[in-house]
Amino acid sequence: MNILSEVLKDITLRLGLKNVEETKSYFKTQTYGYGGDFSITLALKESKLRKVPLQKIAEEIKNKLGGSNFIKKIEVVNGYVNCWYDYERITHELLKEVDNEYGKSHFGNNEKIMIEHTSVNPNKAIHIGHVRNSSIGDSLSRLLKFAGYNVVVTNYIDDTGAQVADNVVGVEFLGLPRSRPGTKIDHYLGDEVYVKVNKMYQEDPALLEKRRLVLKSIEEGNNKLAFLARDMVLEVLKAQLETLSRLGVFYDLINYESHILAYKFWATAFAQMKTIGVVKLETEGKKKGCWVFETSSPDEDKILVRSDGTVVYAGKDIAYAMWKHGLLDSDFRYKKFGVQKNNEELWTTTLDKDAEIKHPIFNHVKHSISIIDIRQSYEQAVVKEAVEKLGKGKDIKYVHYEYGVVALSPNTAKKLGMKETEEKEAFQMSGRKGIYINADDFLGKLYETILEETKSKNSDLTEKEREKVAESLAVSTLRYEMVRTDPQKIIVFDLDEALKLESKGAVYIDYTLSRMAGILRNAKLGIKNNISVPELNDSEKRVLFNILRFPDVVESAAKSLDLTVISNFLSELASDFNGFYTNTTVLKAEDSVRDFRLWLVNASKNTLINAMLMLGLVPLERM
RNA sequence: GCUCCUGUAGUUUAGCUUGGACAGAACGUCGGUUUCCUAAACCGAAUAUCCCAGGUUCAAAUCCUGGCGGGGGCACCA
Repeated sequence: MNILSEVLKDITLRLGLKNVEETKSYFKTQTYGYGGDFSITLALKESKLRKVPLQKIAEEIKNKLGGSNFIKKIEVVNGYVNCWYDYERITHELLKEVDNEYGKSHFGNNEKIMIEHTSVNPNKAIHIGHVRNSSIGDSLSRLLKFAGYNVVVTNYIDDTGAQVADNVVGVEFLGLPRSRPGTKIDHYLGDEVYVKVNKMYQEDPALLEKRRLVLKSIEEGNNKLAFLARDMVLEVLKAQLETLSRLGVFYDLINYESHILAYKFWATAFAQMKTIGVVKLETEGKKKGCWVFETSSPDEDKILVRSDGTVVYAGKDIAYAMWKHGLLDSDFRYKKFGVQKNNEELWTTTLDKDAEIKHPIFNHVKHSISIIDIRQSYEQAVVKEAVEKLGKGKDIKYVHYEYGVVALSPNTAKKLGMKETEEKEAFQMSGRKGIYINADDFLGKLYETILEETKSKNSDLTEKEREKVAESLAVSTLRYEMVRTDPQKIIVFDLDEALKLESKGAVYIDYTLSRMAGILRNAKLGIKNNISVPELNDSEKRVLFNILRFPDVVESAAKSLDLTVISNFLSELASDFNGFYTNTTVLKAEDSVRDFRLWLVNASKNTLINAMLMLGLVPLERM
């Protein structure tokens, strides 16, 4: 039973409101110093509508709510109807509810939903901007799984682009070494080859001819340059996945852009678009000879096929989106890529003949979410419009989940060798220019900082345990910072600030968990089934309040795809638990009270861990 | 030029969807708490023209209009 939703249903009924949604709009939990666990603001609206004095309506509402199941006390102040929960009664219910599955719901009805995230060019190492993408995507997929969806996660690899070609140019035509022993391949190729080649293009534009040659060879396939490109892509991809795995980010399927072409998905998609007439061939003007997609605003028609007959990026993206939603007649072939650290199989599309006959059905979803940064909004709007038109009548929803980039503070940009750092407030990272913060490097720095800190905390951990703590906290800190703020806002990253380890971040949350675990460890007693509920103090009530609302928090986060709902919840639960911890003794309380408090600690722990896992934070029971 | 996003304490921010009670935190600053389950914690103090101006409303950080500041997008690039 979801107690909060029972309370809402009851109030809806008693006040004669349309539905729970309406009730929620009058339901405020911010009560400042006026007391109460929540208040109902209905009287403020009604008073105006019915032209009846505020106080009178509020009293009426108070009377209607009298005797509600989980409500103990009601007071009217300034037209607000403030309610106090009957925590003793609620606790009796929660005793049955809270186990280590607490908060999981069937909200998603097991509906299949596809999330695409990461999708980094396979020619360089992951930087912190990419980490924002992967953290959002992975957390979202964890959240939706927890909320009862059947989630398929894909990572789309652009293996036919200029960036990959640049590395091939460097190795094949400029004599740069293919790798450097002791350096991770994605770091080497991204930091050195890619940057160097782009510098050389500027000095000698004739070199760009080589890139065109490589791109053409890759597209034709089955030749030396194409094989070299394919091998380098795979090596870099594996190196990137190592970083992501360290961050606790996993996938179900790797898709290659080249396969969209090889399987002629683009040709099929193009034919279908011609049939329903959403593309037309321009016969005059600037776009003469191009096939354009007619968007809802006429002057913004988007070129999909160039006058030389080649397809632009958006075209391939539309074909990919059609595959996702099952709008193409054919499918890829698949093979296993390997088992990931979470013990789940990762699959990949393949051109090989040795593809697996039996494989999961990845696509045919009604609902897909693509995590792609805000700079591609226009492109994505075209893809969305196209795929939803093509799937007309099939209830298809294509969501572009956009987020702001991670930019560098002037200070950090300067450190990385960027000139002219005076004028702007934030600087976009540039892989091409070599101005960015590598995820591996930054995690390493975080790790060192935290390890140092761990030593000074005179805990009785062994060296090995300390290293595990530092690693877990480094990962948790980075991931938490990436999802705790409004995704629309850019993150201005300052290296020095980031290493200062703000309190109330992931470290604070893990520390709180360690305190919970510590109590339970020291108790050496199991959690009893038969617990009598004593009179509760305020800090116990506050902790209960958080536990009580957790299922609703999960549901509203899932409904609005809003991860900050979870991060705010984590921070509040942790803070309230620390309040409880400092002013309420558990182990030294008298027996019956102790049993109840042990249950409360355990319930808090289950709730905290489940919320942490949704955001990919690593739970630590000792630190 | 057209267009999208954004603007809340010194700093990072919650609240804006659905207008309502003194705008909620955290960092930093200052002061306090350790014979007691981990002080990576807790408690207290100071700190906010909610970018500006108009409008709607009994009521605006929240909705509308206009400005200003910041960021992005507007390719036969990916």
